[in-house]
Amino acid sequence: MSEGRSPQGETLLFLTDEQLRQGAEAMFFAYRGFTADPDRILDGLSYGRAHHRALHFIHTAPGTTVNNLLTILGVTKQSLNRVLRTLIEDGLVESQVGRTDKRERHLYLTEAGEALERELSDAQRTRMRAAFRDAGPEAVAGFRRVLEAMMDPEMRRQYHKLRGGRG
Amino acid sequence: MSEGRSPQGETLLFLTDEQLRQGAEAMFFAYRGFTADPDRILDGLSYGRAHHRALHFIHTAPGTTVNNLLTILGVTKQSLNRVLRTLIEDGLVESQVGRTDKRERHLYLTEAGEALERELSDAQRTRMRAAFRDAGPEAVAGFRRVLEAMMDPEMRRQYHKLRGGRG
DNA sequence: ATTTTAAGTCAGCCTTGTTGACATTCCAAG
DNA sequence: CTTGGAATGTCAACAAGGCTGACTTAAAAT
Repeated sequence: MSEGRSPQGETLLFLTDEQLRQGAEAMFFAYRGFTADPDRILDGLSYGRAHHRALHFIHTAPGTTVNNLLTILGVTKQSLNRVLRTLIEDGLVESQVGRTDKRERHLYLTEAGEALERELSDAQRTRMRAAFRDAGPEAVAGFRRVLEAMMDPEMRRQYHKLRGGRG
Repeated sequence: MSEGRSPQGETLLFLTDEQLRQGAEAMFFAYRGFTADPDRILDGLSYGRAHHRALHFIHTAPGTTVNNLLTILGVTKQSLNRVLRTLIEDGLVESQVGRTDKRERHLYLTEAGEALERELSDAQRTRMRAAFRDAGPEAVAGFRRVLEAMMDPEMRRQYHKLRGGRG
């Protein structure tokens, strides 16, 4: 792979293998920080990161179907079902049979579910808020632009779908 | 949590809970993309993401000790050992007894190890290169600033240590 | 001489992902 | 109305990759 001088000089320095490698390491270390705080809370309860993800996306898209959630989370229905079952048993998630299509189950957070989701997300957001504030608005815009460009097209579609109207 | 108008008006719009939530979702989806390509390669071999991480950091810091690698990866020695053992058995990693301190083992990639590391990292970098190019140099600078601010202080220290001289 | 440190190993457990097989329910097409 | 296919749920088995705890070996440090 190319090192150093390109025809454009310094303009593409951020595309050298070394810079890309640093970007990868930054993703690795930052993702650890990103999940650390909610993970600490979950450690006490009998839940894991998978439960947090389910709670997060049901909160974001209330009434979403199981299939929908599968696509977003990128796991098998068996994997999701294990998580979802405990959340329903524990009264954090409610599953309602669809009105128009009774095969579908629409998922909602109960009050208890909303409460736990808020606790986990607050922990995560506290760190992100500090990071965003430290880095500044322009850095945050760049951050999001790069992350979005890094997604699989299908996931980018899902991402935009979730934002719909919000952003 | 606060919504909308702050004393500073639009300046802090990127700190609303909604914006932070979107940032979290971006991290989630982007990390999936980030790992997808090397994961596909590893699927064929009898290795996993943990092997990739070990190869990556031994490549980055050749001669690193086991303890060092433990700190960087943030796993237990038992967990790392399982991965390291197979890599050594398969001739991808070499373990050399320390000269000054004979308790330590210094880790190096063999030629075969370098080859696999390159294959995996190339796959990962291809996506990152495209993302960086699409987003532009200023976005990349912001991307890295935010990720760095998101790390645990100890991990930020490790991150800078790895960069040492490079950046 | 004793304690501490680095590394390795064994055993067992948990979470969370995977396949494969199969039942149920229900929409929709023939 | 019957049948095919889709959406959901469930059972079983398995694997990767985390974890803890207990223990050994060798070498350094005190």
